Amino acid sequence: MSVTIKDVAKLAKVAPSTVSRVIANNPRISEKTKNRVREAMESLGYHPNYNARSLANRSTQSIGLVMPSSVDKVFQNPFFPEVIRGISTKAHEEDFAIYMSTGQSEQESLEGVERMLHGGRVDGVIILYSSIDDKIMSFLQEEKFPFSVIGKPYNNVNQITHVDNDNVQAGKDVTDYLIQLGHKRIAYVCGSLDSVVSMDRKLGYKKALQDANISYQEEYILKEELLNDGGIKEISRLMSLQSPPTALIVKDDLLSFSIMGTIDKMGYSIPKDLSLVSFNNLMLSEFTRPPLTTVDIDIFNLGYHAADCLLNLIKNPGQEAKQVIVPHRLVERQTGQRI
Amino acid sequence: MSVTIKDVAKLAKVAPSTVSRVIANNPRISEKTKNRVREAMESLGYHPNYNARSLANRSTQSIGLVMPSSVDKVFQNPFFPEVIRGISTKAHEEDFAIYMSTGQSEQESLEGVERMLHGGRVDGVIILYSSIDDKIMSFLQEEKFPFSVIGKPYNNVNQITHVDNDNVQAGKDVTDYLIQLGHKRIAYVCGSLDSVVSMDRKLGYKKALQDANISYQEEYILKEELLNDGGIKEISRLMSLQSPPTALIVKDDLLSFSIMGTIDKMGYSIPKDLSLVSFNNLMLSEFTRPPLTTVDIDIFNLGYHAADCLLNLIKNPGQEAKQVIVPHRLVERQTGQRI
DNA sequence: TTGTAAGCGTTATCAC
DNA sequence: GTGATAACGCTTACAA
Repeated sequence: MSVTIKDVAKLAKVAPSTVSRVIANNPRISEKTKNRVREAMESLGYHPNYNARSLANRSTQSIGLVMPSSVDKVFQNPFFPEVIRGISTKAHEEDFAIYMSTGQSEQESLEGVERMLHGGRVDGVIILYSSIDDKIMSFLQEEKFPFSVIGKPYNNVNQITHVDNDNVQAGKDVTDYLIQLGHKRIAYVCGSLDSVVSMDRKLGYKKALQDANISYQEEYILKEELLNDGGIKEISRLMSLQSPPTALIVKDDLLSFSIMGTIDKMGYSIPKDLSLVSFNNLMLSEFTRPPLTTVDIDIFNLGYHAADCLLNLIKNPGQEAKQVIVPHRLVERQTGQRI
Repeated sequence: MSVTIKDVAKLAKVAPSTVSRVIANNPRISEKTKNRVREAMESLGYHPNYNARSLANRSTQSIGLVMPSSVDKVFQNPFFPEVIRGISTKAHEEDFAIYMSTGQSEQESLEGVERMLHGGRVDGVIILYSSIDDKIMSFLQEEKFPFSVIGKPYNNVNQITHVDNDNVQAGKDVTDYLIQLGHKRIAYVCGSLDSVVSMDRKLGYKKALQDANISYQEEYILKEELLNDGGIKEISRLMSLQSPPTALIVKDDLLSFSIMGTIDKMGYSIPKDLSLVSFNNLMLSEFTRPPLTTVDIDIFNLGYHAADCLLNLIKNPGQEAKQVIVPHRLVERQTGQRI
């Protein structure tokens, strides 16, 4: 079997408890014995067993990640690798390990989280999305289990630790940008109906219109759900309106890519016939033709701070919920044009 | 504290060991007591503690994922979410949990794996990439720890369980395809130098050329590493050759996106001036203009089978290494054109 | 068919 | 400063 604390103790001629204290770098152990023990650990190739430690400790030094239930292709979204990169950078700094949980349905995901939590596999959880009426979030709240959310929770915003962009402002910013370019008929492509991010941006969109005395038109609102086939149907509806829009705000770059394809197929040209601005600034957005004007939401830091908040919560239980806003910035490229 | 096996035992008026047996669904326990115990578990909201179980069991019911060390933007590649979706689908079926490990460098990654392994956090590991001289792979072999690889290992191919496409064939297929469209001057954009996948495809490329009596030209080979700035320099070198290529084979769709952007910027048109075929068939590849002709490598199943193989290895230790080939298929869209 | 008790590798609480 | 010893929650011989 593998080498344990007892083997080390024997070799260093000390008690197991002493070895444990050396591992924890307990200041009450003399440097001399510390060195002796460390040599023994080294020469035996000792590695602490995390399970035993967790059991004795009631802490796991790991956090769990909850992905959206991946019924669909959402999962091919490069947003996730990037946000995970942020999380794991922070986790690594503090020597925390990362558990993942996915499921084909919300129910399956919930069960996964229940197992992680009750099974004592993790000390806390990060939810990588935020949607209305999320069961997992309610569950974690009920259990008073440490968690943080990427995006803004729908309810109890102030009681839940989360990190988000100022999406209302971001929505307003892009709309203002288009207005300032001379656009008055601006359409908006929502994300899925129950995404809070998307709702916030829409709020900003409305606000900008209002400030500019442009009336909000329901017919200018497209829903992502209706865009399965590349959205030809919805977009042609849009373009054949009496007064078709001159600009489009799109929920995220990924969706923009497909919409740009469709628009092209339909014989329209971006940005000549239609300006387009969206969100996320994926690496690829630089390489579309024309390159995408988009809001950089700093995905990496969304992840990094979510991990940071969670680790704080874990280390100082009973702490108040905290909210972090990660700054966004409009990256001007070529899909938005003066009218 | 949370409810343990003893609490359940007390309530059901049995011994803790009996409860344990009920959990394991031991056939030697009478249905009657099983039911009584199950009721008790239910009413107390019992969940088994995985750490305790692992400790007693010396098995963790979890597997670890090793990502490439994410120095760069590689991480925004949608390949990874998709492959993870495959893995986690299989893992879920067998009630295994998933651990992740990343690092900023190969050294950091290796340390992460060492901790996972020696710390007893996982029963096995999947390596999500395959590169020449990988230290992590050697480490796992030395330790005789169960692992599987996505992609083909560079050394000891037959001793290592892995799942891959037939990349030589895939490379040959796309080249044949272009040749059959009338192309004779076909350039090839390698992936990073130490990727085995890329080497295999290049082999297929060479083979196809040979079969068609076309001579292999070193000047037609581009290296991804040189393409940081979108590759303008390398591509203009290519296009200003005495006899510039009429077709381009590109390592993966992601890279194709950026190359298509560059080529467009330079005033050339795809596929009129240059045909382009690549690999991966990302969701997005359907939406580029023109839509990408590319090889679908079935990323999901690459992940799914890697997990399957690993779980087999874990359950039947000492089993022989196994190799799985996931079929690929050329998806003909519009970037490859008859000359 | 079920109970008893030892053990998995740690940490924590007392002693000294 | 360091050493015994009892947890932590579970599994698994071995008994009964």
